[in-house]
Amino acid sequence: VAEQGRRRVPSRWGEGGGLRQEIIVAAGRLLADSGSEDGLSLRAVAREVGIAAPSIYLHFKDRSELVVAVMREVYGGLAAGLAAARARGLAKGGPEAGLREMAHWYCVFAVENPRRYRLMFGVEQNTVSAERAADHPVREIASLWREALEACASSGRTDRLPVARASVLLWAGLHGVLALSTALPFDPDVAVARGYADDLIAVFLAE
Amino acid sequence: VAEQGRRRVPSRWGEGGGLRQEIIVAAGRLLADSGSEDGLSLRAVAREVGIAAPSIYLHFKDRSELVVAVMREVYGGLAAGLAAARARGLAKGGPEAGLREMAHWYCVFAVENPRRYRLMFGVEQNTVSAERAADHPVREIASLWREALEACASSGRTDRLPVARASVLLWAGLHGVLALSTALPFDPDVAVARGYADDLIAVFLAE
DNA sequence: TGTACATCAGTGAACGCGCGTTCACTGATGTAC
DNA sequence: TGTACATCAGTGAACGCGCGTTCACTGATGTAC
Repeated sequence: VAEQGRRRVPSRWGEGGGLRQEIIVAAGRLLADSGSEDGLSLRAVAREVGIAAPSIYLHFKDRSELVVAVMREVYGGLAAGLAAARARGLAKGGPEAGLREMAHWYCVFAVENPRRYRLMFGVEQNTVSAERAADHPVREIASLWREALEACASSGRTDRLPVARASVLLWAGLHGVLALSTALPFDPDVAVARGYADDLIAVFLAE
Repeated sequence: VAEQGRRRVPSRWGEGGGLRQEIIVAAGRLLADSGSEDGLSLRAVAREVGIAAPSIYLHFKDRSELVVAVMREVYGGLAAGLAAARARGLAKGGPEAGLREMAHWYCVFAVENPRRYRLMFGVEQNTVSAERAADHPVREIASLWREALEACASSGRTDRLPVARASVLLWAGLHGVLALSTALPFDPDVAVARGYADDLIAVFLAE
């Protein structure tokens, strides 16, 4: 429909121009609002971008391919943010500060983007086929936690649990706090979440 | 539609008979399959029960009222199961066994009913209005965890955290492990989940 | 006991909606000669 | 330089679908007399 027949000026020949990226960005915005993969409709995306719905098919085979493309971007953004936060902490105060900074940034991200967060971790990944599970982007995030905790352990701290288990429990604990506080009618306060994050780190780094 | 015009024999006059309950049960089954409140369609419920879709309106004002009724049942079932599991443990081996039994049963419930579990804790409760949040059934479950942990603390164990914070972190940690393992392409193994549950209890009951 | 009638549970058909997707098209951008 | 034509990005109209909900109905169950 596109605003009363106002036709979009076509892109140059070189590979469809930026429309593909515009579609991904708009779809990401809509997905972050709905918080569920089913909540995304191609027609809504087209409305948001200002194009006709069938134009999406020039860049994506079908709905699910668009969803996969968006999810890849979203996970990538979270992983990059976590790595950057940890690097800041490392530079400022060593591995433990790196872990703490990373956990705090994780809390901020989840509280400020609750729907996007739920979309990433609160929903079955049904559009991802079984054979792609091996290189699912979430593995990268699991590795980030493990590295951050390993760095602490090898810098003098000793844990009562193997670091592999401890890193799973630390991430899961954070996720649990954030998921429960954003999904249920509690108060999704970032300061509260960060307090729990500090408690968790204290528990899992206990000498 | 109802199976080629085969008409359901009407209930006795005394308050609509069991159809209301049949509808709730069928809707619960469908919700537990879909794992999202949006996934429930009145027409699907009608098909499942074997009645015409408009018949649902004899017992529920609209779709959201049916959803609320189902959710109430579901939370009630979980709370009852948790309380029963804890009582079994208490009788067998005291408060710590009660807590452990309760945590194990929680893991089994979540792993065996992943969609139902996600429905309860992995999804925004958008159909519940703000003023009903105060007596949201989930508060009862939070209290169960707190009581179970308090009983351990007062029976000789001392925690490094206030029991209120510890009980939130224990529940959240369990929830995190279960939510991540059922939502992501990991292996949702009940033995693995119970192992993590034991680790968490050990950490939060550390002397 | 029988009969007229109110009452209630449940129904079929229809409404308007937004959706994913297909199809034949339009018109600008580039290329061949 | 000019002109015919292939190519590509984007479009409007239409399809069939399942949905929530409304409406006037059907027919059995109960009640009044």
